[in-house]
Amino acid sequence: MRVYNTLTRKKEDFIPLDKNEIRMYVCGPTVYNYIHIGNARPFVVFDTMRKYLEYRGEKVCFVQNFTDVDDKIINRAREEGISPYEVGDKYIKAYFEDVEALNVTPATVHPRVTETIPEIIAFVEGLIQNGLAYEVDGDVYYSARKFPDYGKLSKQNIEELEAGSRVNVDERKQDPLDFALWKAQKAEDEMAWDSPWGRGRPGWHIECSAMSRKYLGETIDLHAGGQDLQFPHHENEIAQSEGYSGKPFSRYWMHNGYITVDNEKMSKSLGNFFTVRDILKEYDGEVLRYFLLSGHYRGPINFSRDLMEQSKSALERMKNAKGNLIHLIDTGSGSLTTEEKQKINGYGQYREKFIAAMDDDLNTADAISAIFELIRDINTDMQAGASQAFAEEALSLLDELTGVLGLLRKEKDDQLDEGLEKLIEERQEARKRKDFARADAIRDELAARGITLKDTPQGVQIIRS
RNA sequence: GGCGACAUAGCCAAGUGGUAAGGCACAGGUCUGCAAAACCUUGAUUCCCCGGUUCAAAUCCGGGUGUCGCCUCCA
Repeated sequence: MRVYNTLTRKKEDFIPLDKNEIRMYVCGPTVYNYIHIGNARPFVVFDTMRKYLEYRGEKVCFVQNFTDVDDKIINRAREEGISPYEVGDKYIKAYFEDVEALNVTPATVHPRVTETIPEIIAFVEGLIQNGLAYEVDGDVYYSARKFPDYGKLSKQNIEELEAGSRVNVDERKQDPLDFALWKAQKAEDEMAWDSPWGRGRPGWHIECSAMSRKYLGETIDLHAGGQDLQFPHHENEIAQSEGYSGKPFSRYWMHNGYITVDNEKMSKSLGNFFTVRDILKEYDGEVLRYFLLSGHYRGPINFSRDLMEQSKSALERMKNAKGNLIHLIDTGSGSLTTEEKQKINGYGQYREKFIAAMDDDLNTADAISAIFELIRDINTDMQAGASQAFAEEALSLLDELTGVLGLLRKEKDDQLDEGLEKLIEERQEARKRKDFARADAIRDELAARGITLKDTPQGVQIIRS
């Protein structure tokens, strides 16, 4: 697989350090609010990366943190009149609910900052010992300038950074570029822990360095997140982790593009965001997932209702193909004919195209097109009349490919209650005696209850929405 | 000021040297009691503009134009 590495700004062969296990870390949410679809993008994209690697037979250790210590959490706690810990618990729970709807597989480990404090303190102490950090009145800062590679990820020139700085410089910092590793407690209701520098809490960047190190070791294969984390967050992580261990931190860095609304970046600070929850009220999570995967992960993606509708229709086409296959399996019979065997073998080209696309820097858009080409072939071949075995084979391939993208997950196949079954039977009889008025009335009635009936040569197809 | 991304049909979107994938929408047709699904047909002489390199460029180089982002919390 080839991957665009932000470190080198080139596509490179993705070669894990340890052949037996790929170690990847994705920056998770700060849990002070429900996630919005901009947050969801990296979760879906890198979940797809993980699913694909596993599909290719790799073992993946996937770590995604929860930042449950932060100013915004403290503020939220004050607003909601609960403790910061309760805020964290509440939104972590919400995170899992939201992301489940998007068919994101839980990470191997979801560490929380509040559970990593001893490691963070040890990390900060190590940086001080290495002469890269200093303490001032209970705060600890990292001396960015002392880390020679500072700026290597974001390709920022250290002098220009300072020149362009718009931040109000904290007087106590030795240099405007320095960033906090540890913050002294300022108010009673702030989360705080004892440390060699007094009570306080960790800064933002150090958390990820410490959690990554704790679960994945000194050098990991892939670190990923949104493009806006490139600087300063990821740059600072590198400075911390490499300054501490003297070893390379992550071999590959991947950054997804952001989501825009009306061509402006969607963000909590601009207030132009849609939470995943809001979207889920109107659309199935898979529609959002499809939308997020319909373009290349590195490019920007503009969100609009219209595009969600387009995604919904496109996904509908996939679902129909699957539904039609299942219907044939339920109603058909027969084993593979020689001709069908050839067709199934021919479908292998779409698997190859799919893999080639995914291998090329996770080109999900191209991979999706391979699926649609497969669907066209399947539909055409099915229309000509096909055996049950053919449908089983075709469905198996379709499930294989859509599964990697986390689309078309298996639906619970719950039984219709008897009353409904009787109605459907009655409609069939009405149709036989050409009482179409009655037949259509029944169809309308069922439609109102979310059940669509399709009359096919193989009998009635029942679709629940 | 520094760093960077993007510009392909009505809309979305692949394609990064060899003659424009795929999806949505629209129209016509086939099938169907009707509907749905599905299939077939139709759409860019052309890839923001101007130069250049090349037998050959949407793809490479130079110069413009436009849009957006990072440099401050942000996915």
